[in-house]
Amino acid sequence: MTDLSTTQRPDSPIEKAAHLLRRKMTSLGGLSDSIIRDVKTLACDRIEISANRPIVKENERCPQIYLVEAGWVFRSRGLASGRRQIVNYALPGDILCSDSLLFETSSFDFTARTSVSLIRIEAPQGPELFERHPGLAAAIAWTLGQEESILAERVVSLGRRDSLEKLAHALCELEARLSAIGQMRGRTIELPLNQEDFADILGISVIHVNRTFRRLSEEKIAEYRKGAVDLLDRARLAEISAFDAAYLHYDWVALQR
Amino acid sequence: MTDLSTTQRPDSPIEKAAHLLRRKMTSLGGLSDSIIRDVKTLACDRIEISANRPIVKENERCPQIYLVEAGWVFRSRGLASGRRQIVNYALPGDILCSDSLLFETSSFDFTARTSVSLIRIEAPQGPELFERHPGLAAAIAWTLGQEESILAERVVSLGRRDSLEKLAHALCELEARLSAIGQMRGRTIELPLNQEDFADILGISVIHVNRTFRRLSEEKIAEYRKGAVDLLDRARLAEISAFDAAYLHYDWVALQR
DNA sequence: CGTTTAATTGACATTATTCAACCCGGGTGG
DNA sequence: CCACCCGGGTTGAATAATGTCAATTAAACG
Repeated sequence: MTDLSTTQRPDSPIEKAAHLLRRKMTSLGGLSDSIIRDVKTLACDRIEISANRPIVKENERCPQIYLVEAGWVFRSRGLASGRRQIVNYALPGDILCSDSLLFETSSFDFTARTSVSLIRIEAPQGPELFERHPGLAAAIAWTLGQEESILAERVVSLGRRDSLEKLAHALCELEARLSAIGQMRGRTIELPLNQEDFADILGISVIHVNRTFRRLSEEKIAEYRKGAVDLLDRARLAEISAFDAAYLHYDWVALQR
Repeated sequence: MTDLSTTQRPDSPIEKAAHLLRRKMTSLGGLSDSIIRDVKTLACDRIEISANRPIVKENERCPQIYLVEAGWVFRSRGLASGRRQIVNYALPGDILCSDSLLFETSSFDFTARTSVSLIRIEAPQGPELFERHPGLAAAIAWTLGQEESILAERVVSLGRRDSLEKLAHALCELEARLSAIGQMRGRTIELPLNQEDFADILGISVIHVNRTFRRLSEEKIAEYRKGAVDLLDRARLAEISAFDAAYLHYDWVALQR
């Protein structure tokens, strides 16, 4: 852990992460300063977690929230008979455990997929949060809203799209989310996901992931390789999955283009 | 529409709905009064919507939120080729469009499944909401958190449970949510869902819903009939689906038992 | 009554899973 | 330097789960 109270240079990690967070939240424009201020005041330390380590386990208490500074985090649930479902993944600029100030425990596991650095934010729970830190409260509410929206879209994918549509949709989402934080290089998505991770995100078997990637590759739409996916034909990807980025609520994305 | 400003008797509909809402939110105990006060102050009118009518359509603006007083509301997405996925359903005491004060538009349809009465709440968007109405802000954040958690659980169901487990889990959830608002009579769930609705919630075909109900009925676990499902063996249902109500965050449910 | 809507059933097609084998590149230790 | 091993990744064949189509029944309603 690194004590942050003394390291608040203008481009300190916390400052950068806070701005990454704020950048997504244009619809709360008027609270921007308040958000940054709350984050800076309440951030207490920095935590480094190495790859494939648990961050919070199911039913464990976690009375604080984290702002992801770097790395990929999975939120998942393990079922009997070895099944696993990855519910969501958090990227830099995302808030982790955003519901932990509202509820006692989380019913999911949080795991570091890569090595991860987190900024720990210690805020009061319940009433005080809303009365004394409207900026942070807004950031949490916004994050919950966006997460909720992403999950709703994932429910649609898992419920009513076939494997090709699921994969195409997931790739479009990855591209959009990584673009939003400036982590896309050209048409290549760099990601720490192997095919088993894809399987557990899409709710299909590893082998089927492989076959589905092959279909995409045969049609020169996208190509999987270790640590990356090349998007050869984004238009087709979006078409296959009827992708519409509206659910991510990056209002500024629309403006940017 | 009924004007509410004059009809604030102690047991007025709005008062009852607000208490239903607050009752779920024990973890925000200290804000209880504030929540009720905000709801009462900001509630502007009451809307009645008849069965199978849209309330808000995809991509439509909706700059207010609603508190459900009576009836069932579906939040769903229609896909090409006639597919539909019901993402979630709202019951009395639930907040509708809880993200509409954060985002411009919703990317889902809201439809009244039964005739529905809603209390319309007109609150400021963005900054003002958090600075001037912490009670309502907390209620919204709490609702978003609970919804998010319910959706996460649904992702697990859709991704990694087979049809029997999916149905069993859905029935357990229905029982828990209806109990929470005092709408369970004995072991019977009264609901306005036909088998097609179940199909669109579970992400399977109507016919398969039928077959799955038959399996449950053959084993004397649950029985579907028009407008209701009888739970003959709740223990088995919970066992089949590994149901754990923690994700609903009705902390008081645990205490009550 | 006839008409409509939902539920039910069987036969068959499709999709996805499981199992088993094999490949391939990157360590690791002899 | 090579043999081995290991964690993915890839492939095919057999199987199971679920979907589609088509026809039938049942209940609900004017």
